[in-house]
Amino acid sequence: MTASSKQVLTINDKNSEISINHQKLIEATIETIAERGLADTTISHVAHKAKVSQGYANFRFKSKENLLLSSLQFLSDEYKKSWQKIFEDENLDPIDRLLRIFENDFSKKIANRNKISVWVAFYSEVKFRPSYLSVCQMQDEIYSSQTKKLVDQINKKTGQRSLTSVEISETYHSMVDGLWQRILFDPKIYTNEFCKNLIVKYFRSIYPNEAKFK
Amino acid sequence: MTASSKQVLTINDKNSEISINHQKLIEATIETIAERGLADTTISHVAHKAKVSQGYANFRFKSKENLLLSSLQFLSDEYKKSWQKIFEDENLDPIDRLLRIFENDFSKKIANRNKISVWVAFYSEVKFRPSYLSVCQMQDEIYSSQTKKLVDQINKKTGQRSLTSVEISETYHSMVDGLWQRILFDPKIYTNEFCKNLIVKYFRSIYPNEAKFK
DNA sequence: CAATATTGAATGATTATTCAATACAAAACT
DNA sequence: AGTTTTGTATTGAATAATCATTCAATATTG
Repeated sequence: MTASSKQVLTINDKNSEISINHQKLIEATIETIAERGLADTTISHVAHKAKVSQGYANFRFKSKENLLLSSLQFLSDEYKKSWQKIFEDENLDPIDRLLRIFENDFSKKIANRNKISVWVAFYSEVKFRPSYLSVCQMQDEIYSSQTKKLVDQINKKTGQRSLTSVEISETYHSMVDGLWQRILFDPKIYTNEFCKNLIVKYFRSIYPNEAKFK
Repeated sequence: MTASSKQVLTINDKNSEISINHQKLIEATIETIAERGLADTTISHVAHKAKVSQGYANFRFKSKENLLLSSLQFLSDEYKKSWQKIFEDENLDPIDRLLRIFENDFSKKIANRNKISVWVAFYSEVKFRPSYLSVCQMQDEIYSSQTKKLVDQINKKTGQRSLTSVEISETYHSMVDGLWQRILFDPKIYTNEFCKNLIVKYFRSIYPNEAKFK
């Protein structure tokens, strides 16, 4: 979670997109949003957490807006990489792939309180900031269409006929969004295991003959 | 949606909890949040929309914080009344009651973009504002426990055994939260009818022999 | 000694909040 | 009926606090 704090090697921007301070600031932004909420996240708080000066934080990212956007981008990329790997893994049969997909969606790395706080904070503003929207939207569409295709394969294989692949995949996405939100609110009931269990049972009720959902 | 705009009769606070301006300001707050987002909602915007002076808006509610809280309270009460009526209706058998519950959750009055925007905005801050939390939490618990009881009855009646009432009702709530969020993002796909349809199909897969879910 | 990285104090914009001044309505008094 | 008085409702300009942003000065590195 924490980047190495000593700046032994300072990587220049011209050589590498990501310098140590760049990453430190993004992580500090995510933690600050998780601790104080987006409304209460100031450059000063973030800079303090990242142990750089306020002026530097602004200088480094040109604007607060841009720092926030970069942090969202970072989360978004991290998430995307995690599911892309699963879709690209040729060795998985459809059902295993689906299992892996929702294991990933409720893994500690993805579905923890810090990161969900940040997602929820940005989601609530997405409607009003075109720049946030463009970070999320494309991703979301790819993820949706991939999931739909996957469900199609499973439907074919199992002979499931009462629900379309769009219905199943959109229900799945809605459940994930809703469950993430509830992890935040009511973490006593909504542990990651509890959520995964709900998802398995959902698929079990749709594909009652699939042994892997037992 | 709009209160009568002429202030022909001015009701005093001492006589009636809710004066015209009070309600006008709450409605203006909700609309402003829906239009500009919570982060961009200033007293000045709200006052302008409610056609009162900025100073008055603040005076009337003592603080911006209090105005926001009152608006959340208003939405919360409105929602609560709508589902309470359904739970209290003695003439409904369990399945009909459940049908009514989710019809209500996706009715135009409850699940429209204005109101969902406001819910999402507040949800994202709830974790950091104890006052917001206390407005939502109690409600949520009552709604949850009522739903759970209802599902229990249906499970008994139908002999459904593979899922517990907690699992079904929590899945339902998560789906509603998630679907509301998606109505906001992707209103082309996620119409109220589409959402209701997904919910019906969810229940159909759990209670396959219940004719009312066909 | 450059050249670059980083600081931190000053600036300016935004915005909640306050409050003296004014408008308004109803009651009291010619 | 019209005028004055009184109490309340509402205004809008002034205040003060918070923050993003800037930038000249300083530190660090090579």
